Amino acid sequence: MTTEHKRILVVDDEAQITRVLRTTLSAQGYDIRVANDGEMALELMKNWTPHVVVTDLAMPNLDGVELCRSVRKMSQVPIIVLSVRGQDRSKVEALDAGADDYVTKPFSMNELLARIRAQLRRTPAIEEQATKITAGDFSIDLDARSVKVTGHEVHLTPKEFDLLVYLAQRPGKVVTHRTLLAAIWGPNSTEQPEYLRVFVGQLRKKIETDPSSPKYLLTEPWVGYRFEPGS
Amino acid sequence: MTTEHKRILVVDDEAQITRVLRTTLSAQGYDIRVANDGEMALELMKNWTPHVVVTDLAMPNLDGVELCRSVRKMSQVPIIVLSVRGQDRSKVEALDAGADDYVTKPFSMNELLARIRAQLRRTPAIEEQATKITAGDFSIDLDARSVKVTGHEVHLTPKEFDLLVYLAQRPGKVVTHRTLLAAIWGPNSTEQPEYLRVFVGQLRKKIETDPSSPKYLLTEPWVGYRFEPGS
DNA sequence: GAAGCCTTTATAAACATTTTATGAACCCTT
DNA sequence: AAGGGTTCATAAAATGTTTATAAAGGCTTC
Repeated sequence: MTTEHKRILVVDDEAQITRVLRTTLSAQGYDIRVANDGEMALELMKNWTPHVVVTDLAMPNLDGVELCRSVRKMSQVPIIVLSVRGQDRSKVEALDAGADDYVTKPFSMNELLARIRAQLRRTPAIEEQATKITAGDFSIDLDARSVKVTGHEVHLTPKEFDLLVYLAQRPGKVVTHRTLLAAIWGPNSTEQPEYLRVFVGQLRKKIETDPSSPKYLLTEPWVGYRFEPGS
Repeated sequence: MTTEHKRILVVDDEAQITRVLRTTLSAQGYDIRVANDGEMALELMKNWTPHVVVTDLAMPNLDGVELCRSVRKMSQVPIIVLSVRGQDRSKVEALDAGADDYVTKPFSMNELLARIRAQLRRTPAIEEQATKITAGDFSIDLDARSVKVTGHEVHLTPKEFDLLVYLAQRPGKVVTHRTLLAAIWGPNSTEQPEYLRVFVGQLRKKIETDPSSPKYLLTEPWVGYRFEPGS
């Protein structure tokens, strides 16, 4: 295997920033190219495919959000956006448009380097397809689509099953309504939290000993739900 | 490991002050450079990156507030401003512009030394994984939205959680009311300090051992709040 | 066309936030 | 050192939002 350097595309219109980034990232052994706006970045990417893109949000011609959208049409390359404090809205827009991570300006170079390493690390992260989940009182067979709670088999409808699996794959973590809706009902249903409530209720009736005081499928008010597999 | 001295940049136009600071700080083993105004300070920082900046507010050419703003465009270095009693307005402006702490003139050298040590202590708080914050008695998981204080889990509502996270990401730093309000309630709520008081009170009830004499979430009268993660 | 599943609607209860009010603490003047 | 004015902490009421749940209607599948 050749020890080829990882390629990073830096997109920013402020010379002050690009200069610092070019110097520091080159010193770290990365192969750097700089574009001064989104259009230039897209042009560059036709002949040179970077491993990571680091882009500012506010730019002439084609801003960071639009750049994310355009890049996503042709590539899965990780994108890290640089956002100014208070620019929360475009930050979220950029993430929705396909960005993978963000760093708030002013940022320490160490932080940016850490984020870049993190993105490079996860690139070859091809998900192991686990066919069985066993956690606490739960035993879920993704192939057979069967669920056992404390050894007892329960029958779930397709959406109920998907919901439980999604949560069970992230035990202890709060999953927001939007995320759950996008994952189970698709990205066009993120504004229908009622679906979620109905199905959480039905799931509880099937998996909880006492559905009125759940111990597995917990509500995180105003935020989402959390799955605790039990002892 | 080399026992390199920590570098401190002192910015003040009064020779009387800079002389004292240079002498005392050098005697403490710090590496000192002095600039007589903001422009000189910025020039110096191009080739010499200090670990802490100590700056006066009133200065010719480029005053302390502007200096904070300029420094923040390129660096996260902790800034301590020296403010004269009664100069409250510029003090708060400086904090909003990116300063981390302030000392009121006339000040005791011991106090300044303590503040400098505090800022140096918190510098290496750069999070590799932005998903977890561990500091002192606190352990915050941004993904799971869970908070533990001295190993004890506490439940926080969304605004309480956001508030704590914002402060915990800037331990030891004075955050002004306006900044906090803009960050948690949005830029249209910067004139409602009541929100802040109510939620700070609720947070204290949940995280402090003795909410009436807080040790983590400290009031900085007339200015804002400061979070100290504890031992 | 019957059964099962999903979507939609409606409503009461739970919950979080905002607003208001009050006394205490604090800073700055005189 | 005292008083006026401001800010802080706190409780409690008012407001607004979200949640749980039942139930009805529509769709798909066999």
